[in-house]
Amino acid sequence: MPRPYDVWLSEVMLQQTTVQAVKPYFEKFLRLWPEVTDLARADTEEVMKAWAGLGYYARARNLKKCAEVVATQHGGIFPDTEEGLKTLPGIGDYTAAAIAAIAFGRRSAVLDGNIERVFSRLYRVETPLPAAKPELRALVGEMTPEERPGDFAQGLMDLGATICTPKRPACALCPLNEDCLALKTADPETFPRKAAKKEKPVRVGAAFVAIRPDGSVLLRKRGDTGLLGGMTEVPGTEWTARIDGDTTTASRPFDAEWEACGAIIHIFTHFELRLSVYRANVAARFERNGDPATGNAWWEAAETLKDQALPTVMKKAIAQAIPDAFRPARVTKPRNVPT
DNA sequence: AAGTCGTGGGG
DNA sequence: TCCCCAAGACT
Repeated sequence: MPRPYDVWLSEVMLQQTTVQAVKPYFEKFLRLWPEVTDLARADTEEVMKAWAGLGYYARARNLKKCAEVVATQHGGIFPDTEEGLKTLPGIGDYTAAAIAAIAFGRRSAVLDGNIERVFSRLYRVETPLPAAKPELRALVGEMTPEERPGDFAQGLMDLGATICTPKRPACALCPLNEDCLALKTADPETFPRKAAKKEKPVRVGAAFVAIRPDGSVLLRKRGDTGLLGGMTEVPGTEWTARIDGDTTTASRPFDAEWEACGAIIHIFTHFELRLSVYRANVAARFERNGDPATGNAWWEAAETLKDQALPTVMKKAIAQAIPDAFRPARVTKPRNVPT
């Protein structure tokens, strides 16, 4: 059976995230911190840098906290029961059951989005999500075998990911097609039932990219709770419900020759952000380190910008102001040499 | 209980 | 282009 540390790390990364997106991050984390005790000792800022781009940053904060608890209160050994695992930060119903089954062979009822879909179709569950979860978990619990419960769970998840897909499920290939109640009524795609979702509001704001002659950029750190908590950003305004007219003038972090360089649109889970981007070239001696107006900011060299804990929306804003900020270093070799 | 919390890819 | 959503947790 796989190491609990590997299972935990991958399951947390896979929360609401595709396997493809997780792969490089999983490998990077194992390379940087091979054991849970390594992660427990790591600098939180380094963990946030390594997580940057993967999203849902509370996961990274909880990952670090969880590693510390396991290291200091459990002697570096993960609890081997579902209940014990659930007490740890960032481990909820699904992740606790998954680790218990996959890493410890426990007969726990694993219920994720894939298995919700498979079982809501198999039993034609009319209750909409998320209200149907207890019912679905009970059905999964009945079917979960004593032997290899981890493989059972992973098999169901693979079935949901490849055959019993949200749209156009490949029912002809499904090993459960003889028993599927939703297939009998020819409408498997309409399951699981779920409540209608509301539309996304628009928020607007401005971001300010200050550049010294050496190419360094002014950055600052966000508070460690809420949206993009603990991550790095360029100075900017609050993001508010759309207001007509320009509100950025009074919100500029400091006086400079700010030049508008367009806007970016970024879609978060529950709102759309329209961020106006401004750029200013400032003098080399320009000092804003620790300035309250810019929120404990610092100057970051151009070469190390890509290694910061910058969420994707901030990389997009900086790239809007400095188009090649995150491109690979210039190759000095002439490009027009025939080969 | 319903809202908050990212991002990138696919249909 | 737009909409959906992906191995959810926390408040």
